[in-house]
Amino acid sequence: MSGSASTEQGRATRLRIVAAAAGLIGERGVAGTSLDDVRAATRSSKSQLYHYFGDKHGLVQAVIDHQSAVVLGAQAEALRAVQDWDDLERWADGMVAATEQRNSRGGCPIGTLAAALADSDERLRAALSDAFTNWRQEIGGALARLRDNGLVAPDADLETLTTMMLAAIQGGLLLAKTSRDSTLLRAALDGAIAQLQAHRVRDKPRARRRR
Amino acid sequence: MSGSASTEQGRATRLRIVAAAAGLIGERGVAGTSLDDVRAATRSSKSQLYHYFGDKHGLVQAVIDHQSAVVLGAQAEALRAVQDWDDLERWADGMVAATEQRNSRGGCPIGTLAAALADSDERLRAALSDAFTNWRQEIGGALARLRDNGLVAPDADLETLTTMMLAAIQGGLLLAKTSRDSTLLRAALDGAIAQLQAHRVRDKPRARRRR
DNA sequence: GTCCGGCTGGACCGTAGAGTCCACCCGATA
DNA sequence: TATCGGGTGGACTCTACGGTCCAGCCGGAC
Repeated sequence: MSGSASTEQGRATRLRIVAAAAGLIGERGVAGTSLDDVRAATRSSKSQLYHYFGDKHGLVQAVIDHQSAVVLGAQAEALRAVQDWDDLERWADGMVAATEQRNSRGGCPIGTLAAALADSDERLRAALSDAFTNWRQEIGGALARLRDNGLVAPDADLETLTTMMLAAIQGGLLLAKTSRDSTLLRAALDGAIAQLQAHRVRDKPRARRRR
Repeated sequence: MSGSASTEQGRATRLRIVAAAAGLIGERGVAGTSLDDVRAATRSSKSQLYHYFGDKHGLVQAVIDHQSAVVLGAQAEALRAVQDWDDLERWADGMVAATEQRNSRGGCPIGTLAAALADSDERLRAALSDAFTNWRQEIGGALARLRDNGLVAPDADLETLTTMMLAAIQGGLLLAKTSRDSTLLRAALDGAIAQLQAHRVRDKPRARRRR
């Protein structure tokens, strides 16, 4: 959309700036991160920032795109591996472990940006909404796989369960980072998974119609 | 803690400022709200702001206290009325209705502040963490009442269920405000309540050992 | 009445931080 | 080798905003 970069070197510079800006914004917030901070952290100049992003708004937009790609990429990969209940647990464990590694700080980059920007900028809000929608799609895919594998009842409302799952992630991460206590995320995820397992299919393998 | 107000008039002024600041911060965020904005919105002067709050940090602290009192007050009242499943539904309906009334904007004041401030200011983080803890206590009380009323199995892990409930609220509100779609909150709450009902006690009133 | 102290108005200051400008570098293409 | 244009450095401007200061108001106590 915005942000020229026609040279290989240009693309590299642009990426370097976006990645660093994403890091800074992640720990200090959008308003708490000045363009001079970004400039200093990337050994770049004002003119580069304006060359690639037009203005601060453009930089934030680029950061959102970047974080969406990073988070969704990681989630898509982790969720693609989910075939049974243990896999789902492992996926949840992964998120808790990642949170603990950061001492429960930071929360979800997308969630934090959404909380701050959704009510103040329509374009950015839409981008973040898309990110969440894609994320739900990924989760929904994994749940559908569990259903197709005969682990979840076919009549379970996957749509609702998917939304609850993502809400549990976001809410859990928020509680965890506010109280610096990852067990709150753990509890939220455990609860959501338990709810999914309420739709568990009786374990007697009644028919194995998958090759 | 901070903020003198020894006169009746003084307390009124202070409250007027805090309430207006809470409103502004709620829609524009902390960083997006300048002291001049607050001053203009309350027909007050710079010196009043500094007289009552010391500095901007103090004002934000006061806003957090205020919002905590407002939200927790409302939640405590609504939750106190919960005696059975229908009451619980009504409580959830109330939150969804409130969200719809605001066109899914704003989200939870406490949650939004937490997302923005938890990683940048330790004192404020602690205050927000306390607010969430109190909120969990309120929810936990309602769930315990359901259990005592013989609606929820005595061996249900209320601690975890409570945390999941609040995470569903926070995550649901975040998704709703980001996508401007209150059905996402609805789904998150429905999921959480369904999970609670998975611990439902068989309806045959086996023994009524409550006077 | 007069004195005190909480309260108020608003001019003023310093600066951080967004955004502009222009001269220059340097690789690619002809 | 001349030219072009993307890319870069960094000084500069402007203003919004946090914070300071002080003179004056006003109601209650004595």
